[in-house]
Amino acid sequence: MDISLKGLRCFVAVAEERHFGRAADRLGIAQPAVSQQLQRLEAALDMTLVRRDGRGVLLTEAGAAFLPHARDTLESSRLAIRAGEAAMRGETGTVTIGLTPGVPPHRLADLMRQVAVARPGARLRVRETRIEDACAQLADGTMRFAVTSGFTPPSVSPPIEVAELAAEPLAVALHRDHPLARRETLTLPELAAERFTTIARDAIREQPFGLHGMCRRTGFRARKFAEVDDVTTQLALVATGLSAAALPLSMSRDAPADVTFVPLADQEPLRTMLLHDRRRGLPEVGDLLRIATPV
Amino acid sequence: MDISLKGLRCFVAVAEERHFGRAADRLGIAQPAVSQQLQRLEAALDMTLVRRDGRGVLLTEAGAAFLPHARDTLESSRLAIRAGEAAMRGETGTVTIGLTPGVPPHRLADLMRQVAVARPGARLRVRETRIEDACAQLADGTMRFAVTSGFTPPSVSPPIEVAELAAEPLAVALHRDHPLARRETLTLPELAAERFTTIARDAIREQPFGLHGMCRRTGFRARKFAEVDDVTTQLALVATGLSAAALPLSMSRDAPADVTFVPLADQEPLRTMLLHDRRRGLPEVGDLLRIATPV
DNA sequence: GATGTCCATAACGAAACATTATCACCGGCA
DNA sequence: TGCCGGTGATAATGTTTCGTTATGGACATC
Repeated sequence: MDISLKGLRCFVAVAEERHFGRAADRLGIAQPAVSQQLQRLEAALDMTLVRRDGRGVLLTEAGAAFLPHARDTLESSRLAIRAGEAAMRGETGTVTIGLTPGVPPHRLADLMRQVAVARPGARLRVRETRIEDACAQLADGTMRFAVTSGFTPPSVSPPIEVAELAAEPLAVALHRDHPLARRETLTLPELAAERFTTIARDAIREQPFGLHGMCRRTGFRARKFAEVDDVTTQLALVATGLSAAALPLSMSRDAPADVTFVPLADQEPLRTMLLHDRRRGLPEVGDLLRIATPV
Repeated sequence: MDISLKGLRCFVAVAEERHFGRAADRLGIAQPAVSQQLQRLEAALDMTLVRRDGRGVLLTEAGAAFLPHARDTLESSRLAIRAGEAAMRGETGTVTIGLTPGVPPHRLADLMRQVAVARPGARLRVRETRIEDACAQLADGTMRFAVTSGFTPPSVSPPIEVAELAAEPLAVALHRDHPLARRETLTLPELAAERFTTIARDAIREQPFGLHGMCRRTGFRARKFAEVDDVTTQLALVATGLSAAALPLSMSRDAPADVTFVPLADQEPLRTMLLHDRRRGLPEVGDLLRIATPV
């Protein structure tokens, strides 16, 4: 069997109440139903989430790791409903643009300026997604176009067109006072002692770019410092002086003063690409490409 | 009835295939089952998601708005399973720290430096959450402490302690060449003509801080430019010169050179707070508070 | 108007899910 | 030691969900 939202709701309630009976009260159902839902959930996952322990319950390691994501899933389902309701109320006409991490901000600014000029008054929504989701949304018309970063152009289904906008050096961000910060260039092996902060988003935004991809391609083993959710936080941790980060060079424009960027000599440039669905017109794309010519 | 993951899977398949039969094939079930699931889903939501249109299907407005979130929900459930499995394999010992948007990066850097010193070698995970989720995770021990920003201290249940770290001016970020960019201070009414870029995350991270909160408290109606997912993108759009953004003043340290910050004179300072669960020790908190004394 | 495609509906069996009643376990306590 | 209150699990049972196959009806194309 598969997991269900019902099961997740039960698990979250039990985890928070530390008590099957109270969880059942909160959910407005009888206690055995909670027991059964949790058993079904554990069976589906093939793991024990809570330790039944005479007096109340205790989360297992797996349960503790599962819990925040279970909450995320429930919250996400609520958001889905709200989004649908908002659309029903006629809140529409938003232009959605996809974005994967690693796109240099100033490059995005150039594009957005162009879009805003082409469609004055439109409400814009820039949505960070995995490349696969961007393609799916382009295909179903939910998204107008997407900007993505990676070493090699993503393979996309025929109707989606890929245009290269830029190719720029990948760099390592270090604290200003770091011994390696004055170097002109660096190579990965020289960074073996560093601890890296990466964008986690729990693999939602897994990309061929960044540390994971580099490690996979070069065999370099990066030590981890922290996982964070966005570039701003990533740079904040580099600013602690305790961590490094791999980022496109031009991100240095948006970094705190005490963070230095050193190009990675042994890495191929990061290519920024524009994806759009050829079937759906996108008259702006001509302009977009004109202003954003490859470096 | 409630919505189910099964229903969401069916809807996504139908939306992507634009065809009930192919969707059924992909899901490995019979076509009527797909029809029924979709009917149940639509009944639960009380909205029409797809228009059955003789030849194939077409998404409604509501369906198009619902679709990306449905995908998010499914992805999130997959992540939950992966997180549980990772914990089963013994990948543990991570220190999780909560963060709500609006916390000045350098303030976070100070804290993280302290944490890293106190627990050398620990894997750190900085997780952006809503304040409610942070409290829930503090309560169940999944999170060690959380840093949050807002005008008023959050109301939290007794065992969770709140300590104020800083109070700093709220500012509006404008392009360097904007007529108002040279002012010493600004007030909200002076910004009535601006279009703002806000952090959306589709209200996951809805906060009393930021535009929504300010508007609610002052009656100011902000015009919208775009909704984005993180501060980096937000600043990139301010750099287009077409949009403003409301941010804590010290975020200017991390902004591109062509973005100027002007303090908002009619807004109370944004307070940064540290939340932790008193029952669970947290010996570091003494140090944290010592180094991060209120400004 | 015959035909094919597509989705909806009907009918029905199996699995899921809820209920109430009861059991088994454990900790405290006289 | 043996009883007790409180915990979660289990049993028995009815309802709903959810899948199946078979069939119907709408709407294109030719």
